[in-house]
Order: sequence, then structure tokens, then C-alpha cells
Amino acid sequence: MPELPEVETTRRGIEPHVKGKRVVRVIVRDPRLRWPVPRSLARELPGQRIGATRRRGKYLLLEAEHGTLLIHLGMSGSLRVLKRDEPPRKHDHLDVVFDDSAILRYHDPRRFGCALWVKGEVERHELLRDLGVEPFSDAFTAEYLAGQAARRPGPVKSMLMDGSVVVGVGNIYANESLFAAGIHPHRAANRVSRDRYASLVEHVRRILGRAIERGGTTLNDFVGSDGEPGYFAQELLVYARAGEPCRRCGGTIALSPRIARATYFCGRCQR
DNA sequence: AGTGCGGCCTGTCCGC
DNA sequence: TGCGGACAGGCCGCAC
Repeated sequence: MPELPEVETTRRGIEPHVKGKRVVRVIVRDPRLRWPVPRSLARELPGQRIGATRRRGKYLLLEAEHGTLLIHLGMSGSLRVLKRDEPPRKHDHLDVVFDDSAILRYHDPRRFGCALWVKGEVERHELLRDLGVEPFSDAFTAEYLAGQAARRPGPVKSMLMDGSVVVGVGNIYANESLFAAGIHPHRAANRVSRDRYASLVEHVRRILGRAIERGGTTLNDFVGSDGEPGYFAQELLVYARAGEPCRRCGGTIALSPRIARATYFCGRCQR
């Protein structure tokens, strides 16, 4: 399930194979993604060279000369680079074919992802416009989080997973970061001290960074652009460990479905 | 305006 | 062994 580390792993994996290459063809086998793949993509992208690849939150941006290919992997999407053509497998919905015969192939069984063609300033696109700060940017600070939290009596975990506050922190990494910072996921956001937000900021960065180093987290189906799974799952301390012993205090990891999907925590270590 | 929930999908797992 | 149903999960869109 791609969160920021999985998307960044994918970006780093594909960049050497697409940067500077010219697109010769776009093949849409099934346009029925979260939003239909626009016809303009196959019509306009061919002939253009890909420049930089970027990431904004969990969106991948492939900048072409006169537009941007905007891709989201949803929860089951992956991108692979093929050296040459091979028969598409089930759920291989989209190919971008390059002038050296390499193919960027989009695979997404659940079709929660999207592939859009954006002209003009991509940052102003409605999907990106209202996104919160990047966790690795200077804007992600304890002061910023405390400020956001001031009007939020709801659970701190909900705020952490709110993409209009900070991007890229999905369910897995929210659970892990709150455990590392010793903050109870049910605690009201406006009742977390500034010092503890400072700790949370550090742990979010450390955990996301470590997950990127390990190639992401593979629980069911995530694979990087080379087809390899990620290895961060081995380092998860609370996620998917309900009923198992806390690695810090030996207590039992609890599972609460109350907030935004499955919430795992240690009731002794997190307050 | 923050918050929670339904819905979109399909593969996987569980119980009968 | 077969099959229905619950579940997972990002995130938009909507209701409150």
C-alpha cells in the first residue's frame, strides 16, 4: 500500500530510465481508474521528452515539455520499467513507451490510482493545490503542527493523517510515528504539548527516511519499479502487531478501529 | 471548518 | 471443496 516511502522508492527507481527520454506512444488498455485516463494523454504526450520526475505527497509527477503526467498509485498500484515489450499481465492498465523501447508500465488491481495529463502549472491542479507541507521540508516543524492542532479537538492521529496538514503519512507510518513519539493516537490534537510535537516531527522524518532506505513497506502487494518488495515491514513496531508484545515495555499491542482505519498502539508507552 | 463516513475496487482470508 | 461475506485502504465528496 503505497505511502510516501513507497512512492519515493518508485520515483527513484524509474527516474534513471525515463529522464531525458522521448515518449513515442501511450497505450491505455483500461482507462477506468479512479478517474478515467483522459484521451488527451495518449494524444498529446507522444513526441515529448520527459524532464524531471518529482513527488508531491503521494503523487508522482513526470514533467514533459508541454505538460505533466500526474500519477497516483492508490493503494495497490505499482510502476515497472521494462527494457522491451512483453505481454501485459492482468491489471496492466497503461504503458508509456519510450524511444529506446523501454516501457513504463502501470499496474493496479484495485484501480484506486489515477493517471492524468495536466497542462499548465501542475502545483495549481486541484488535486495538489490544497495539500499540506512535505514532511522533509523546513515547513514541517513543531510550531506548525501545534498551530494546526490549536483548532482540532479530534484525535492527533486524524490530524497526522490529514493530507491538508502534512502529506504522505498514511496509516502505517502514522501508527509507527505516534508509537515512537510516545503519543497516544486517541489523544486530542490540541492537548499535545509543543515539545511532544517536536518529537513527533523528528520521528516522522526518521521513520519515513528509514522506510525509503529499505525500499518501502511490503505487506501484501507493493513492489518497487524493479519488481522487488520493500523491506521496512520487518521494522514495524506496532502496525499489524495486535496482541503481540510491545518491543519497548513488553505490554500488549492494542488494536482500535475507532480512528481512520486500524489503529495500533501500546497503552503503556503511549499517553 | 473540522470530522466522520460512504464509496470506489479486487484479492485474500475466514467461516460455514 | 465451494462460496458468500468481511476486510483492507487512499482519498474524494458529502453530510453534519
